[in-house]
Amino acid sequence: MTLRLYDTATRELRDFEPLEPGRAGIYICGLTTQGSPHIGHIRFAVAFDILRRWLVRGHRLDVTLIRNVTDIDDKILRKSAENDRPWWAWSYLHERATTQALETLGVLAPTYEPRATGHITEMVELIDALVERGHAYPAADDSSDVYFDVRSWADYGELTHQKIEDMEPAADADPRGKRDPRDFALWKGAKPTEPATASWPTSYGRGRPGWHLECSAMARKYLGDTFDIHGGGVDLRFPHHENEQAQSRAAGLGFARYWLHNAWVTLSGEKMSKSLGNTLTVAELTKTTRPLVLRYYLGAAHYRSTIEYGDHSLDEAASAVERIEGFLQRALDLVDDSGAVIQEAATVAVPTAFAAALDDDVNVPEALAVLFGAVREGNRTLEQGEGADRGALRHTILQVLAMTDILGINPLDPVWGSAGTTGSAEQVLDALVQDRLDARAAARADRDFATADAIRDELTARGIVIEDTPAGARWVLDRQQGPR
RNA sequence: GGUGGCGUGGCCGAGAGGCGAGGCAACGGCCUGCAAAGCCGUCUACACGGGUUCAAAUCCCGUCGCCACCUCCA
Repeated sequence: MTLRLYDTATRELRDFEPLEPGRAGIYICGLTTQGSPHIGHIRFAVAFDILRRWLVRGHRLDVTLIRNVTDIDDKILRKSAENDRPWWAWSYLHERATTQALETLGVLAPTYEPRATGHITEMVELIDALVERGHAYPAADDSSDVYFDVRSWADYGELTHQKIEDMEPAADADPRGKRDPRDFALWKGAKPTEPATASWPTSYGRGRPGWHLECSAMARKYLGDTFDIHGGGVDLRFPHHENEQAQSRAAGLGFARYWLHNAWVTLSGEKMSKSLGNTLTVAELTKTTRPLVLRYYLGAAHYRSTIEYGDHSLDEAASAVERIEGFLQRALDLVDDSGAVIQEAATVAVPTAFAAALDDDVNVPEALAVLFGAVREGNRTLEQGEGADRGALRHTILQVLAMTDILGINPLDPVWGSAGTTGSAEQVLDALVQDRLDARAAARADRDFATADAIRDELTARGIVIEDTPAGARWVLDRQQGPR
């Protein structure tokens, strides 16, 4: 089984062969902390979370996932000033909000999450190396800026297949100090208008890092001079990733071996972005949508496809999730050792078709088709009621749990709160509902359907859905009515 | 100007020369006292125009439409 990944740099599917057998280093960037996270950011994190889970579970790799925090940049300085807050407080506030949103959606914590401001020394080392090798120079004016010299690096543009001549010039610094308008800042000299806390002393003068440099420095520190996978959103290809690669390779490092880029969440066909103001935040959506459903929605499409968010998107996702949950609940009720089954699922092998789908550039839609195939098969087994083949059912449960685990949508996962487990409040509720169900069963036995239906209607009105099964009635909370 | 992506059934969304992905919705049937859930079935689609081929949603050429990046961006 070979994993194939679409490498943006070569524009083709490539067999994934880790640099070191048994290990994989992944660097993903983009979680800026200038504002609250929206579902576009989360989609990015979910996409790489699935890849990571697959590398660990499907390929037995020891994955080191580094997810950086760019905690200082132009926009953080600007927005914090506008809001009359220290830049570091502004950044940290949003870093925590982002972390919370990711945890809510079951995204596994990275191995480490370094902050740009904690790696100034490493960045300066990189600048020194670049200046020494003739690929960077201090600005001709006395700004203390240091620029990367794009003309000195013949491969500049290779990641995005562009020629320097065709590019529009950079506008992030005073062009007077630049040799070429496309040169980009490695180091930005401190300006009198900026807070004194937002600069660090170097031999080039006081200043702060340019946008791209922190990723080169931190990827090197935690993953090595050469590492396996670098990921991010498509908008980061240029200039961010192009510049990262140029500065790292010009400094003599191998840098990323595979480049993966995820597509957008769009709203009415437009990219969701902070600048357009059409964002949907996790905090807002989870008021009415269960995190599991949101996670399913964001992970269900292929990571390189744009997903269009519509009014019914989450309702559809909720129905799909409930299909999986419904099967698991009914099936686990029927096997004697449900606890053992759940334990066993953590190590069981997934169907080969499922593995093949994920090995094909993490084709989640195809993997979901396999998952739903198993759910249908399991439901067919359940149709037989008490006479159902318990062994076959047990097998199907194991498969469904294993597959949902890898996709990060296992309904029994403790991250989704009380779902699947039985909290004390739910136990109390169950006792109360069970009383009503017993009364209804008695009425039905007397063929007093008016009373039976009245009880059902009463429960339905309170958000409890009744399902009659060969083994008796069971109840679930109405996901559509309450929080989905 | 340069670079890249997209257009698939009622909706979402895979696939990439031949074999009906899957989900959601709708409709019919089974089950049910009636429901719910589930199962079985129905709706057989690939922007448009050419071309290649025994065979094209898939390859080629052209056209139309939409979107993204080109130093703020998941």
